[in-house]
Amino acid sequence: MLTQTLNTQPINTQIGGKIAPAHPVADRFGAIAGHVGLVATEFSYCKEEEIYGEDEPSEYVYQVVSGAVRSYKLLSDGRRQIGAFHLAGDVFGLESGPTHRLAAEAIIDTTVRLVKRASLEQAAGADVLVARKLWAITASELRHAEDHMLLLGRKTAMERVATFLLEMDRRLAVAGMMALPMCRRDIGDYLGLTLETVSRALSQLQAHGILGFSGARQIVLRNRQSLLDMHV
Amino acid sequence: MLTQTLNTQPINTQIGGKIAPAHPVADRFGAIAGHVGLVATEFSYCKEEEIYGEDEPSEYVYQVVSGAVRSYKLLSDGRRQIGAFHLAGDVFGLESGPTHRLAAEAIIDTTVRLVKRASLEQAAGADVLVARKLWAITASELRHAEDHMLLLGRKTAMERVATFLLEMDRRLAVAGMMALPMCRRDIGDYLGLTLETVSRALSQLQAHGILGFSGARQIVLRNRQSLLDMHV
DNA sequence: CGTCCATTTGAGGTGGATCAACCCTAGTGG
DNA sequence: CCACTAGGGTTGATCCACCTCAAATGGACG
Repeated sequence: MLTQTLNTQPINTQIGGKIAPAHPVADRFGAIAGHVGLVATEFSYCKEEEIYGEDEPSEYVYQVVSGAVRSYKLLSDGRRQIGAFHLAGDVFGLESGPTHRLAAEAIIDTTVRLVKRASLEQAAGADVLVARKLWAITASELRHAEDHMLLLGRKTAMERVATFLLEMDRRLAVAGMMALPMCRRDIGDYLGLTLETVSRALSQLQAHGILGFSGARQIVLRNRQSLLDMHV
Repeated sequence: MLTQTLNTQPINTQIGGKIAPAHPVADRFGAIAGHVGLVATEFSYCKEEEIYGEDEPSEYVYQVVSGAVRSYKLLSDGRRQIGAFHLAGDVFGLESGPTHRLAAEAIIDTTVRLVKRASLEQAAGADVLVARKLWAITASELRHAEDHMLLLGRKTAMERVATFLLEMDRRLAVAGMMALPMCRRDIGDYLGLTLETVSRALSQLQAHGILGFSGARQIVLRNRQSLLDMHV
């Protein structure tokens, strides 16, 4: 159902009525195998554009250059669980098996580097260090998923939001401020909550002086310790 | 805090007042690297015995020979999230990084095969097929974790229990019947529910003729289709 | 300046948690 | 062989954290 999207990816093409310009640049896919010198292609996705679908054959591996991506699963009635957000520098879409286990969409306009999965497999077959790196990437995703299962299964709404804020602070804060790329609904679907519950928790943290807003998605943490206290 | 347990593992020793007999058998760790001929040791754990703790250095990789194991994380106040049950044939405790990310305990008396992690790493360095197999094992755990995040974040209590029953039916049913090794509390901590909610859901399924009990832990599924209908 | 969508806030409902008996069964010992 | 016990499991009653539905507010952008 989704293979045509993949086929069109490395080509400058029109998708969903919006121009998605390709910037084919011979580039080394540093985070995966810098020393191997694999050729990577740069490619851009518009806000809300699908990168690949759930259960689609995994033909490429991606690295975020700029922007943000959400990986998610859907239930048949539309309930959504976002498993991870991918930010600048993150590798995503790497599979050991034949298909993507989650769908991926650009949250905002996003540029990625991509390499063919087959060429990575080949490099891994020739160089055990590459194989080790691929394993390490998957293991790192597993670690995140294990932490997130604890959050989804056992933490309260406020604890989930505190954990989320600390994660985002660690991953995208610059000069003590973070600019969230995702909306409240995305945060809710990541944390297993509704967007209203996320909003209420954030308001409550602001009321306690634990964080400050400058625009709904610009957040400054003013008291990380109190967030740390509630997130475990 | 937990390293002493590891040190005593491959030795016939007394743990927690109970004799845990070791059966040192030169054995090939088939599921991981049958063609490499790594020497594995057999070892047994009593019911409720800890195999390793969270954040403990990962010195061994395990395969369940018989019995059942739970892997879990704890919050500081005792809330527990079981990330996976490991049944006969399953490999567990494999880490790409230096430490175990979840603790592991025997649910019932359990025998495992174990190999030193270092020897596996060595085999993986020499044989790219072994490296590929280790990656595949971690990827398989990730797949399970991703499915479980969807369950924990977005499914109702009844949907969770239905999913659990289908998983256990697939993994341990013999002659159409499954003998659950774990108690209701374990099931609840796996599904992000209380033991009471699990019990009520099972009773309701029995009342609808979807399953039958012969003892609280002996279950026969009488209508898998209706479980399939609710689990997505 | 107006429109649109994201976000916030309010009011009320509910699914699952909590608290509390009670029951069942396997194991123990007389 | 049976009474007793202890731990797991079931069921009931009530509570509450979060969801749902609704409306107001705000900010970005044409």
